[in-house]
Amino acid sequence: MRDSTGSGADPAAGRGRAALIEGGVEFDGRDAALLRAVDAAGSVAGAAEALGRSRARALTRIETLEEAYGTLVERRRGGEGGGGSRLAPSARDLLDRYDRLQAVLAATASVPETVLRGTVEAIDGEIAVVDTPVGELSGLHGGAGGEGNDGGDGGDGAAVAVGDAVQVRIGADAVTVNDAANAVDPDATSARNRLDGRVSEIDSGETVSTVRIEVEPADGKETSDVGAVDVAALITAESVDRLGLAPGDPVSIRWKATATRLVAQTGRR
Amino acid sequence: MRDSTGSGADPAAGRGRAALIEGGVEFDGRDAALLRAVDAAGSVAGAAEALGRSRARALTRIETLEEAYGTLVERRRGGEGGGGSRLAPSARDLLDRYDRLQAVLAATASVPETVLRGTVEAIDGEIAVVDTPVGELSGLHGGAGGEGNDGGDGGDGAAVAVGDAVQVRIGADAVTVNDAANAVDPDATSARNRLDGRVSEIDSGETVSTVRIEVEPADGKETSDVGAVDVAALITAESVDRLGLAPGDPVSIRWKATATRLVAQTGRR
DNA sequence: CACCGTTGTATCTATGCCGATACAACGACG
DNA sequence: CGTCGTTGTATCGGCATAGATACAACGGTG
Repeated sequence: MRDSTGSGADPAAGRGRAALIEGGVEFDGRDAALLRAVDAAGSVAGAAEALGRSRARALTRIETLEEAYGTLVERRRGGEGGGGSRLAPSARDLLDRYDRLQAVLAATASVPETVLRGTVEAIDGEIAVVDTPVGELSGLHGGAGGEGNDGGDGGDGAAVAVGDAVQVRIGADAVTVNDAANAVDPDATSARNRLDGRVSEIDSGETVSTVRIEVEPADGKETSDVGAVDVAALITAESVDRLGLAPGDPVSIRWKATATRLVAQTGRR
Repeated sequence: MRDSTGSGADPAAGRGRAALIEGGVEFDGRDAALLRAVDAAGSVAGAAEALGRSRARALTRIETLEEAYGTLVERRRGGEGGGGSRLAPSARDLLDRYDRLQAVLAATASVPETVLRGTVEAIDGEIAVVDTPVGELSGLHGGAGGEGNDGGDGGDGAAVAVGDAVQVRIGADAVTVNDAANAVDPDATSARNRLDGRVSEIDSGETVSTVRIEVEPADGKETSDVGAVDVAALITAESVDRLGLAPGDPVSIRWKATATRLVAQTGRR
C-alpha cells in the first residue's frame, strides 16, 4: 500500500475514500488540499507552511502530478514578491472532478441501498437480466467500466456470465415512487424495472425521507422462503406529502435498468 | 469555462480507486485480493505464495484488518494438512461491500454525467435549490442522508451556503426520458426536476445508448450567453426504440432531486 | 511417536516517502 | 546594484511498510 494516508490527519470519518488515477499517479485528498492551499496562499511555499508540510516535498509532488495530469500550477520565480504560483485552469477542473468523485462516494456511503441476490438469466450487451426473489430485474453489469483497480485483484473482475450468482444493487436515490392508482403509462418513460408493493416504513428526515416498500415475492416464490423484501427509496419530504404516503399504502416503484448495478457475488460455501 | 456540460469529452481515462475505511484502517483492492486468495487457496500461506507476497506480512495484515473489521479469517493450525484458513462470513460480506463500492466508482467514471454550474438560491435541510442556465434545479448537498461529514480534505468540503457557486452533477443513469406529447402527470411521481428539450444526439451502444438532449435556456437567459446546454441520459436501446427517439424530437426529461449532487465549485479568478 | 504443513512470532534488511536543511537561480522593486 | 521571497535542486535522516528468513507451536495422520 503506497498511499499517502500516513499522517494522523486522515479523514477516517467517511466510510470510503476515493482517488483519481491517471498515468499511474493517484490524486487523492492530500493532493487536493495541496492545490487548494496553493490557490489560497498564492505560492507553493506558503501552501506548504499552511499545511505544515515540507516545501521541497510539496514542489516535487506537484511535479509528479503534472507529469501525469499536465500543467497544474503556473510557477514563477523572481520578480514581485520574489515570485509566486497560481493554479492553472486545468487544476481547477481537476479539483472539481475530484470533488464530484468524492461527493458520489460519500453519497453511496450515506444513501441507503437495496441489495438483492439473484442469478443471471441472460446477458445482452451491457445489460443483464437477473432472476431475483421479486422477479426478473435488468441492470448494467461491470463491463460498463472496465476494472478500475490496482494490482489485479482476484480476477473476479467485471466478467459476469449466465448462471452466476450476483448482487443487484439499487441505490435508493434512483427509485421513483408512483401512486399505484395513478400508474404511469409504461410506454411513456424510459424506466423499465417496475414493482408493486406497500409502504412499510417512512423514515423522515428534515426534507428528505427514506421510504421502505415491501414488495411481494414473484410468482413461484414463497414469502416464507425468501422473507420480506424491502426496497428503499429516497424521496423528498414534499413528495411524501404530495403522494400522501403512509405505511400500508399500495405504491408502484420504478427505476431505470441503467441505474442498476450488477456485481459478482463472492462465493459462499 | 463556458462549456456548462461536463465531461462528455472526458476520455475513458478517468479512472478511480476506492477504499473502505473503518477504525482508521483502509481496505483496498490489495486486501480484497488477499482475502480472495485465502478463499481460493484454503490457507494464508498458499495465498501469499499465489500472490507473490510475504507470508508473514500477509498474516500481520490480516490481523490489522481484523482489529478494525472484526473476524475475517478463521485460522487453524495443526491437524489435517497442517492446518488451514477459511473466510469468515463477515469477510464475504466485506468483499461484497467492497465490490459494490468499486462498481459504483467504476460506474461514475464510465457513465456520462452532466455538470451544470450555478449559484445556490435557497437551502432547506438536505435539499438546495440552484439557479442554473436552464432554470432552478434542486438537489442534495454535502452530507446527504444525515452523514456526519467527510472530514479531511480541503476544508471547504461539504459546506454549501446561499450564494455559493456550485456544480450540479446529474448522472446520465438517473435521467428518465419521456415522450413530450405523452407527459406524465407530475403529481403521480416523486421525480421533481423536469426540463423540456430536443434530442440532439444519440450515441448507440450495443444495448445501451447515450442520448443528449439540448435544453432551452430559462427565461431571462440568452442562448448566446450560456451556449447550448446538453443533458446526457443513459437509456437502453430498447427504450430508444419504444419511444421512437431521433435527433430533433421534442422530449421531456426528468430526474429526482435526491439523485442530484451539489458540489462546491473551486473558485475561479 | 515421528512427520507434515500450517499458523504464530521475532528479527533483520530493503525500499520508498516525507520532513529538514542547505544553497543556487531568478527577477521586480527600491 | 542590493534586497527580498520565491522557485529550483540536492542531500541527509526518520519512519513506516514490505520482503526475507528463521524457529517455535500445533494437531491430525500414518
